[in-house]
Amino acid sequence: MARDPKQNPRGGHADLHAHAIDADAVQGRARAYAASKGIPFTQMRQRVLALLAASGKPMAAYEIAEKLSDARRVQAVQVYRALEFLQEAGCVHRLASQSSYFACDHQHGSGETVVFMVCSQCGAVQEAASNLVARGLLGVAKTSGFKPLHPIVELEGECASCNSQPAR
Amino acid sequence: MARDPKQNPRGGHADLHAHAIDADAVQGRARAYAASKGIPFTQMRQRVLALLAASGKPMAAYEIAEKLSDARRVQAVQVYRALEFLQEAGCVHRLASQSSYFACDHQHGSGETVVFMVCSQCGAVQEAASNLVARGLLGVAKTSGFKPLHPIVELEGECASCNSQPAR
DNA sequence: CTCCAGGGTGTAATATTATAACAAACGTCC
DNA sequence: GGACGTTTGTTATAATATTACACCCTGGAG
Ligand SMILES: [Zn+2]
Ligand SMILES: [Zn+2]
Ligand SMILES: [Zn+2]
Ligand SMILES: [Zn+2]
Repeated sequence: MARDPKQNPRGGHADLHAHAIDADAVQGRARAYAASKGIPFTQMRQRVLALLAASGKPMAAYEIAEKLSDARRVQAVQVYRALEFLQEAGCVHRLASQSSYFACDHQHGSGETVVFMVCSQCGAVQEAASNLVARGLLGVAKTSGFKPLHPIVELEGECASCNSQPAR
Repeated sequence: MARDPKQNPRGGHADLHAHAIDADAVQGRARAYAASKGIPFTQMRQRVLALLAASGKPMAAYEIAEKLSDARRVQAVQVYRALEFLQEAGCVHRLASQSSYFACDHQHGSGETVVFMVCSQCGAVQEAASNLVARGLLGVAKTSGFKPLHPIVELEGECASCNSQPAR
């Protein structure tokens, strides 16, 4: 389960730079989405979101299941169901490059193109919207006669903290 | 194994628009890379590349293994090994959004930022380099103090053919 | 109130994607 | 030919994700 840090950066030097995000705010967004859809913001959904918000870093679904397991074991399928809701609600994103999930700090506009910057050293993710990237994508799509629907933009690299503290 | 087209576009309406790529050219690139590294361009590597080039669409590793199996069964691990080589050689890319692999038509420059346009209908992938996207990524990275190393840019949408022939 | 319908939950099973480990075969250099 | 490093074939296992189904909860119709 727990990955070997030498193999995979996630969990490398623990939660340096891991900035937990505002749990109340993101929970508010989830609750609002649920209300707007007339579906419940159930306890499992709350627990998964709270864990991701507190962690401040991407987590694998099975890792979430394990952390949420206490007396009663939480199965991965339950986590996947909660993640599905949370992604629809825009409160959680999936990192395609790592098949992991993280809580989102932002209230994204509908047409926004967001870049996920993933640190290879510490595993932290920062998000930033970019109009230039959005225009670039529209450009290549137009040139190719392609109708763009959903962009996935991930940037692997080194975050500011890791870059300044090389070996830590 | 074979996915349900209603669930997953890959394999939807077969190989409409699937433009097989120039097998000789891409094989030449692989051979050149192998020579430059002093490692062999073995038969398994050739077979995997030939299949991907002929298919012209992304394939899952296990799908490749199955198609390459004749008298002797080809195991997935053998395919993964070949894919590793082919990706290093720049002849094959991995689609992170689908965990599938496809042969590359282009000779990419070293710093190039390439966009993979994936059609949700027919599964075909087109590639295009974009300076604008590259600049956008550099921009958000700089703003965030992030050192970019490897970008992943995938655009899901509808290709020109599918867009003009909606229900086919 | 009772019944019903739609979701959500808990649980088991299974599918899909990817890697680890190791002995045998191969190729190249000496 | 022999040593050495790589590739292969094979088995096993890890990691990620979905399907199936019985049960439960809740809210509205009658
Ligand atoms: Zn976000
Ligand atoms: Zn970092
Ligand atoms: Zn390419
Ligand atoms: Zn198409």
